[in-house]
Amino acid sequence: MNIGEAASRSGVSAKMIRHYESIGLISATRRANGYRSYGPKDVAVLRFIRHARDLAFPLEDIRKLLALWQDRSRASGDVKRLALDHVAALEAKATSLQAVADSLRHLANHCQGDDRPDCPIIDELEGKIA
Amino acid sequence: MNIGEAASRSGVSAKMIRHYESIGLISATRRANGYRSYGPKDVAVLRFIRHARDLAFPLEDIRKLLALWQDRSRASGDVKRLALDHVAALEAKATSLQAVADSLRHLANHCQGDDRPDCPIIDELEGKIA
DNA sequence: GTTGACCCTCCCATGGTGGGAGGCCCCATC
DNA sequence: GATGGGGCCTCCCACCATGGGAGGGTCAAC
Repeated sequence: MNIGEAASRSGVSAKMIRHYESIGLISATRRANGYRSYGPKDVAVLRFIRHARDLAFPLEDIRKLLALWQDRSRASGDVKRLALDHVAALEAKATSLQAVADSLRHLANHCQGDDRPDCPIIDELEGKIA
Repeated sequence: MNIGEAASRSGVSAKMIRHYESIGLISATRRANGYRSYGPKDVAVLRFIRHARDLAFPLEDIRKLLALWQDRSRASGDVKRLALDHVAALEAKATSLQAVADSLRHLANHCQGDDRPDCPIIDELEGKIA
């Protein structure tokens, strides 16, 4: 099948399929006319990638996950370690964003939010407080 | 003062100061030799920007915040609205990241993590389950 | 008068994705 | 057999914010 059909079957855009090929994450055979040609296995790989992206794995992790997937003698411990490292990174980012949101919400709670100019948010940014 | 001193006094890198100027967020006067010249007010502006960045405001929001800051007749409601919108965006992202982390952690909890290849994480990515 | 620290501009990279231009290919329909 | 439309190709640009570095000018101190 051509790239368009592989895209719609896998849920990965044609644009991204070409990009993944350009960074060596996947490969494709070419027809005589230069068109990329894909089979069911390629679609399975693309779906794997999409699911991993849904779990926010960075592409470099996905590269390793693909290798582990295709390694019949893999140790599940390697997969788990990769996953837990990623979970830790996600949680660190989530926690950090939430902390920032909390402190800004705290500031906003003390802002009247009316027509007057006085505003603790501006004061904080200005450095009057912090 | 030159850009280097403005950078160290404000906590904004010289690189970023030049960038902020290039996108029209700030401006700078030039000396005869072409060097940018900054005064205390400029440093205050840079600090304002840095504090806003610490609160993860995007630069386009900061552009508006700077205008509000310098508008003596501003309505604090405008500032508050901007801030609360931003808080909502931050919380949405934090929640989404945490949700992804949770589901991946759940998968990892069911993975033995030993030397055997069987791994529910890989199964999920492969689409065997989902 | 040289050295070293600072400044200048311009380009490139990150990470993942989308948009679009310009051009080729293939099939169907007239 | 010609034409039209949709799909495919490559290559460049954009986002967002930041950092790195090359190649070259400037200034101060020694």
